[in-house]
Amino acid sequence: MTARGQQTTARLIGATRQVIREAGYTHDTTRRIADAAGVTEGTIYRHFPSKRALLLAAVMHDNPDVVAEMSTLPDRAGQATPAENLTWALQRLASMREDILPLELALLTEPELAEEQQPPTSDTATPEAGGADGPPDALTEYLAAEQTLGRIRPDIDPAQASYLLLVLLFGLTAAPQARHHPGATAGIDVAVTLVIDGLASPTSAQNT
Amino acid sequence: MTARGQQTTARLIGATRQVIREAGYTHDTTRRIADAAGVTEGTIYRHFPSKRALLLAAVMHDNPDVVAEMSTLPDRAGQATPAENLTWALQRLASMREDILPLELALLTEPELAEEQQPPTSDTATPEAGGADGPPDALTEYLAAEQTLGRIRPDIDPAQASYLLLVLLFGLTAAPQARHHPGATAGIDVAVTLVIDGLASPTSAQNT
Amino acid sequence: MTARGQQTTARLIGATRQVIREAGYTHDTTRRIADAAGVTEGTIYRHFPSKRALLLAAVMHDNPDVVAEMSTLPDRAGQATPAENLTWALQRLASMREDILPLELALLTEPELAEEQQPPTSDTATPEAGGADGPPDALTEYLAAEQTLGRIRPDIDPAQASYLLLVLLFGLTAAPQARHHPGATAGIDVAVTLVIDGLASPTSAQNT
Amino acid sequence: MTARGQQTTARLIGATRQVIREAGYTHDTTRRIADAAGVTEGTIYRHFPSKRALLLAAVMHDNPDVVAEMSTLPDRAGQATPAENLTWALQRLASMREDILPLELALLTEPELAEEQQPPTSDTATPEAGGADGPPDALTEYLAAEQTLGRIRPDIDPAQASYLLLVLLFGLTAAPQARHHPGATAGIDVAVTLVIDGLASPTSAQNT
DNA sequence: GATGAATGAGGATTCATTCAT
DNA sequence: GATGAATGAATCCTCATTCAT
Repeated sequence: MTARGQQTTARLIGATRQVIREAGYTHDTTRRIADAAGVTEGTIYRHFPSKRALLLAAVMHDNPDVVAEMSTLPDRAGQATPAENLTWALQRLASMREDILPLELALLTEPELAEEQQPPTSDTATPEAGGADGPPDALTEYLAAEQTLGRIRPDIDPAQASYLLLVLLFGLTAAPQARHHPGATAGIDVAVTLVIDGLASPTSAQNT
Repeated sequence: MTARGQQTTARLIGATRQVIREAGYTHDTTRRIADAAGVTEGTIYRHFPSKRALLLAAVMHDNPDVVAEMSTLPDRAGQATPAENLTWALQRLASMREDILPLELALLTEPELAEEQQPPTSDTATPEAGGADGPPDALTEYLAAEQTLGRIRPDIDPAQASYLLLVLLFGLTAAPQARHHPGATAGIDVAVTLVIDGLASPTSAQNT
Repeated sequence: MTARGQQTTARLIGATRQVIREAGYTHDTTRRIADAAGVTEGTIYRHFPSKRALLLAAVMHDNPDVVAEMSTLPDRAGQATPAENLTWALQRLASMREDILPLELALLTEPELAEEQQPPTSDTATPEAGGADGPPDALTEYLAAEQTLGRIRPDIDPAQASYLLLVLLFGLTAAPQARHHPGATAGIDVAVTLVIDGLASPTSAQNT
Repeated sequence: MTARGQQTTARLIGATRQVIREAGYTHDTTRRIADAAGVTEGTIYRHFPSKRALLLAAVMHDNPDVVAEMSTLPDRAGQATPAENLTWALQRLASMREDILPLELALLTEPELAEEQQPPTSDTATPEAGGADGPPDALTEYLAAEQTLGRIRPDIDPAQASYLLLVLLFGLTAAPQARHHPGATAGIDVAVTLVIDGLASPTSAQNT
């Protein structure tokens, strides 16, 4: 593919994310995407076999910077406080999610989307090099490291805790309640504090 | 409205939920809804001014049983353990969410839906009598009660904690990760335990 | 279906035949059909599940008059001459073919068309009552009857001969040569005469 | 035109025939033709002014071997039997038709195709050298020769008979009935026999 | 001579909505 | 109160064709 072609492919992916972000998945039509990318509809199909494939490419193509940054999280174990570290990590991830969220929702709304295979026409294989599954694993590793240092309870499963935090993040960014409930704006730092310290009164032992 | 008319209205709402549950929001067409309700498409517009209004009526129309049940939560304060009570509450709510989730996602995907006002043609206004905002408030009240009893930390905001738990529940039921991650099936009880006890090592004081 | 609906179905079938006849199969678009029928494109899909189904319905819906008339052919055995009878039959069939020919060609050009099943939305089952396979069988029966009467060679297979005549008819109406070749306009009667008498010189015995 | 250019022209014609043969006229797109020819779509328009012109060039470009062979037919007059000779000729032609048939059907389906004039960009005019109109004339000449020898009825017009046979051949290879009717597989030899001997009982004189 | 990118007109099909009956 | 027919705008996608490189 020539340079011009690659540029168009990239522009199409960018346009897709933009349209979905601004107009929502239901209003994300090929015409709008083409308009936003400054090309005609036909051009889409020179670069992607179908709209689904384009959508998928747009989802897959997340923010590589954040992913890279996140891989440094385990190294922070022992520095600052777990609360600070986790708040930082979740905030970084949240900034990325803001971008992908509508696409994730699209996947949820139309599950058969995920059954697609190859994204663009040619190879855009962008395997999450290194950290295997990316952020989730970085989080798990960080928690395990803190556990070794004695700053995180020894009796929890780092993987489960990591999953809990990510699911919480998803809820915080996506939940419909987020708009009407008091405390919603409090956001990530409050949530992290609560999860770190737990709800149970420290004096009572029979809680769990 | 005659009895027959009300019955049809109810059948349309039920059909809408059923279709969305079975086929997903994107495949939820007026034709399918009408078929499922055993009427013709035209009939929909005798009961609702638009498809959007029907959708909204379907979202609003929660499961009254669960809502009622949930209002008894505050009375459980002091009985069993907070972990058991919260697990019970969240599991009840989860069973309800399974029903509404796709509709909530629809709202997320097509935000302008939420801007709709008048539900059906006539009054189907089913205001959340009594408990104001329903489950969220019940949860907040319960946590406050436990706080009074000293079984929940005194330094947390019950409303924020309630919000945290609901958002967590949303994530657990909706998050895409929920399908591929280890511990996903562990589910609500594990999450509640982690949140109750907190991640921080109880011996270390400098956590937060 | 109401009377209005049936009328529209019929008009759609008629419009399809007209468009194909006038513009050819390749130019036979849903828009043109809809225009010719005086409806909008969407209406087509209220009456037929797909364009293919409409095409097929149009093919199947041949001229019932001719089919009926043809069934009287066997009764003519012994009257007039075989040449006259066959010329009459083939001419009647040709008038019908003029109508169906473009549709038959469409089937030839796009063979997968024939794989369709149910024509319209509801029952338009127009089983070729009586004569089983219609004209072909009538022709075969006629030839067999004439054979019994000794006016047709005893050593030929009536079914094969019937097939030969129909295939010849198809060629006469469809063959590209038909437009540029001398004698093309001579048409059916000449062809029938030739086939009746055979090409071989009656005096020579070693022909076959 | 360079040697490379001529080769590409030839490959494009070959690719067109191949695609139409394998996929049918309706699925014969410039993309497919280009792929089959091992070039890009743009290249087509360096060799032909339009797709129609390419199609036409492909139709015109008959199988020269068969055409040449066919020109020897008149020389066979008097040898073997007329039935054998005609069967041989029609079978040879049938093998050629298998190739051109889909293209002929394309011409029938899209009549304006035939109105095209200039074949390729440069001269690819391959006029049927010698035998005027090719096979049809060879057949006519043969029949006339046999007539002179007394092996074919003196009272028939060789041109009409030749036309009859070719039209019959077209029907045999193209007719839709050819797939469902008994005797269809019998094919050319049976048809030739029937036409040679005629359907009429030789004893009855009042047939025609 | 050939490529690969882009075009734009059009194709079949879907669907929320309206309206005569 | 409900039906069934019809609408028309919009959707994804295809394809012959053009053009800069």
